[in-house]
Amino acid sequence: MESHQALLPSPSSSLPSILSSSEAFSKDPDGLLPRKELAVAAHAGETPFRSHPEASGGSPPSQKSENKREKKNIPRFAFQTRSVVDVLDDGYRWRKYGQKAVKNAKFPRSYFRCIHQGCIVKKQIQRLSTDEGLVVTTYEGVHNHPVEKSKESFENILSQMQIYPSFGLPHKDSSYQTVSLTIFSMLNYF
DNA sequence: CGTTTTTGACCCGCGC
DNA sequence: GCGCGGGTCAAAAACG
Repeated sequence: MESHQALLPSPSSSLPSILSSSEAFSKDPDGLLPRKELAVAAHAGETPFRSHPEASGGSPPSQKSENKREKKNIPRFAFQTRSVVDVLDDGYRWRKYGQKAVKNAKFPRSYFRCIHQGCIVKKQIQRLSTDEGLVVTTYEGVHNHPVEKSKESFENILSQMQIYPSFGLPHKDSSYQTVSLTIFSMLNYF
């Protein structure tokens, strides 16, 4: 396939907003992101995610067992943007290592790993079925090296983000700290 | 010809 | 214990 330039589609119409709390994540229509993270949504007015109870075929979020990632304390965060291309150019070099059809989702989810040796950062990309114009990008981990390509494109994205205080998440919660740190390091990445 | 993508198999946690 | 859903591996194909 050809390499598109990943540019921001409609700059003015999409005002990203961050939401957080575990709630926000377990409820999205496509069953996208696991619990306990931050999401950044490219929506203007509305509060993204975080609404009705179990949307999909059903697992009531049980607080009991945390998954691997949470135990390992690997920070994650996600944002969605309006884009015709799935993969945004964020300045890093990625290798795709998988693609999977997700249960109630119209579009497959793609898995990428950072090329740089020793860097364990991954990201997932999925287009929403509820709004085909929206692409959700989920990052896992923090790069321990500078960007390897141009960072203009991603700075464009970042400049549009608006960070909101977390909803229900207590500030003493460690995961909140981690998440904040991640966002911070993203905003100030090399 | 080296590198990346594709794609089904495999693996693993979790709920029933 | 088994099946399902989601994440990863790896061989082969595709790419430049």
